[in-house]
Amino acid sequence: MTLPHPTADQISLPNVLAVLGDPTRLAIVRYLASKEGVPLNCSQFLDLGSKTNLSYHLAKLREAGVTRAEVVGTSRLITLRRDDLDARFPGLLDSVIAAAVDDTALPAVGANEIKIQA
Amino acid sequence: MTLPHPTADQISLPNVLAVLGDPTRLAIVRYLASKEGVPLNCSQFLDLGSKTNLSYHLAKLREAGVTRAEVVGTSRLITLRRDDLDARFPGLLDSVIAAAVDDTALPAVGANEIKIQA
DNA sequence: TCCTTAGTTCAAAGGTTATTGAACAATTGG
DNA sequence: CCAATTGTTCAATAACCTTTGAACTAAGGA
Repeated sequence: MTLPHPTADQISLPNVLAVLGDPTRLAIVRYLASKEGVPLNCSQFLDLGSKTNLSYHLAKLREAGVTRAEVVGTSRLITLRRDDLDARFPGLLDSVIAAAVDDTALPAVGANEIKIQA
Repeated sequence: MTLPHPTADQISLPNVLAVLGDPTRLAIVRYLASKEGVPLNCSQFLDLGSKTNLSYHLAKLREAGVTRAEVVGTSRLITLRRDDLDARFPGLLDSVIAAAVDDTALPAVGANEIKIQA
């Protein structure tokens, strides 16, 4: 019940760049980076699209080697593959995330958050 | 007789990443970086594809703000927009180029070079 | 002027991508 | 067992991407 991931040396630079070159996926990565260490499940990202669409984008990120997904119950806990990416492409992830943080045009995760009544 | 370029603040991160996520274009950028300071014309890249195809990819790079093209006679002198990219996305171009240099799967410019007879 | 060189534009083909809704599977809780 | 929760798979669609050859423009040299 484990999902397919590329090994570190199967991660391809053009593929990683292409996968990050989509606003929805870049927003996912930015959010993962902002919560680094906390594994997130797919439902956290429903702000960014339908369930089906999220499944599609998360599979792209995983298949490119950008994220790792661990199956736990009915959930998939998703984390950034920071170690592998840093080893393969030093500095790349950091500069992409730093630039993404400043990108106001990217869709935001948590934009439709339930407001706690005061 | 000048070609359209985005201004520095019109350069979009997802768009730059998407444009760099193509092996042909990444090979172009890698070669431009290896000859930085030397403006190159399109014919230098004919190893990577047909004239028509190169025109297409070079337009993509220019329209994304990755390169600048200056019209000189019948040539277009192409350079990396390093200052604008560094200002907008610090460290990104350097890490992409460093990773691209190590990427043996990328097509090589100059692979069909005319050998000087000994 | 005529020819060559350097690139672009166009239309077409074939492939890939993003998005959707409906149907499905699998785990968890009552 | 039944129902709710999580997420995947499928088929369809519309849009976009890459590549091609033929035709074109524009500048430079003989």
